[in-house]
Amino acid sequence: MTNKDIIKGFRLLTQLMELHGANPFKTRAYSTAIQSMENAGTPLIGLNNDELIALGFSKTMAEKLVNWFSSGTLDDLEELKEKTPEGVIDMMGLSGVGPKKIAALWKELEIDSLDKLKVACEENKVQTLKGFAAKTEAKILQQVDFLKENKKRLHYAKAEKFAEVIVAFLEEKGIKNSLAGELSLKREVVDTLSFTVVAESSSQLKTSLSEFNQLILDEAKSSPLTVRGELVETGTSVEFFVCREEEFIKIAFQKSAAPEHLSLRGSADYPTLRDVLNKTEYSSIEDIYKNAGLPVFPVELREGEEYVGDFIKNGIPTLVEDEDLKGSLHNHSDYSDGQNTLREMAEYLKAKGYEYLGISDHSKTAFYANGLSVERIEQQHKEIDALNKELAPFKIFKGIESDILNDGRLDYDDDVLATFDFVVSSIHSPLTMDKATATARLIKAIEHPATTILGHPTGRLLLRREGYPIDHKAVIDACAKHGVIIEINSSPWRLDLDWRWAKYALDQGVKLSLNPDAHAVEGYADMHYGLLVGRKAGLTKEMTLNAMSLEEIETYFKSRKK
DNA sequence: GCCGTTTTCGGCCCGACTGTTTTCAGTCG
Repeated sequence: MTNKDIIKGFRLLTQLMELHGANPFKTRAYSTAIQSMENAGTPLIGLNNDELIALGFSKTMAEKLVNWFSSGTLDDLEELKEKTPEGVIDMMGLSGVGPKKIAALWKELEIDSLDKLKVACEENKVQTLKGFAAKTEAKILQQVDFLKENKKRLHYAKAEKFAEVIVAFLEEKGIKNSLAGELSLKREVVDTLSFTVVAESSSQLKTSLSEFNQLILDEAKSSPLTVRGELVETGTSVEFFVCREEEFIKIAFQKSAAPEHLSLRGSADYPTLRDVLNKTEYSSIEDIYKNAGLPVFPVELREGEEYVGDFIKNGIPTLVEDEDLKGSLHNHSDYSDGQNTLREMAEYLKAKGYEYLGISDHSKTAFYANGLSVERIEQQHKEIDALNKELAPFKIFKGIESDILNDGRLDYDDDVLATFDFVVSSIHSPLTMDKATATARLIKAIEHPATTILGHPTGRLLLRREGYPIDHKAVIDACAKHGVIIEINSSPWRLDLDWRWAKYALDQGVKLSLNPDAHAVEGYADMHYGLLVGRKAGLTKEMTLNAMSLEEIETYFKSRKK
């Protein structure tokens, strides 16, 4: 049981307490315990009473935790779960609908599932409740549809984990295979896990797969050349395209690309990729592309986006690789809401062979994330200076993730902003804005001379919430004009800037930074996911900010401050 | 549930924003 699991359990517990009308001060005591968990900085499992109390837990909370660790159940939670239908717990995932509103829906309209909630909204029954009106009802309906639609979909990072397990099973069975569809294309969200596999027949494959207990096969959805099913754990669709050994290269290629990609050809003198594939067998992917008069597209680029035409015309750039990344920018320490100390964040990255760390804790307005006061900035800068002496030639850059305030201003006075090596400017709240407001707010921040990097441009959380709408062109153009770099926030939940806009940014000469937004040392690894989507837009080493060497980026940051 | 005593009980308490109201409750970062 990780700290994350423990926090999750306590979060659900506080929500259920609120739902069942517990004394709010009692609920607060549990919330305080969650705070202590987040700040613990060490695995809690197995700690005894005294050790927990030393970490700031109260006597009662320490006791509850110790009991949980030894018995395996959190009694308070089990008790409340018993009293709450599962569907009501599902409903708690709706944003903008808290425990009070859930209680009203449940107790007064007897709604205890997302399905029933959807029907009640459609029948306009929800707006009859006190405290609800047409606008709230519409918002709830939109949310329910969003949740239902996304329930079986996975973030790429999670899909990749499942894919690894499936591939390991196939390998163990000696079944030749290749990733296909959204997995091979590294799409940010995956609806279906697709694989091309070699088998004598689909029935032979089914026999093998029947031993795989994480998958339920679906006969009705399967066809002679495709075996379909779903993951037991999430209900996500899985499909296997069956082919013979001699067709493997051709079919694996065909299934790796977006359908629109197969309509490409070098010029009118050539057949399309689709026509090429229909003709004969091929011994290599190079051969397939050559026959269509095309350069070889790396797998991430096998999309049908309009800009793919540029790659045909101008050639395909050498895409950035994980090994090209020399440092990591936009990271949090326990000065704000990170899990690890500044030293831990730095030493870990140094040990991994990187040259520099950009630390950018939250700014003062983000008090929910323990944002930094001017005094604490000074304190952090002193610590950075000391660590830099100790860890040289590794270097920590002084940064901040400055909130972009409602009116587009940054979160500190100019003289404070001037003390940083770099500033990541991001919007955190409020997030509800129309396109014109959001765009103007961003552009004002981009125009501020202190802004080095624009953070997560739309604020989206994939599968959880849509970002605020922005005029991408206007925002990117403003970055180009003011020399501001845009991050691809590499958290699998964000991947924001979206890759569909990254090519436009690159064409305007705007560099991108693959920023993990790490809140713990494990978070650095997310840079890989930003890199994958960056590659989908043709991102090169030269256009990646954190592919600069220490010397280069040091010079760059200095030049920006003039 | 926590805290601190005028010590075992009563008060504790983020603030901005939204959508619902007609002065405020609920939600959220």
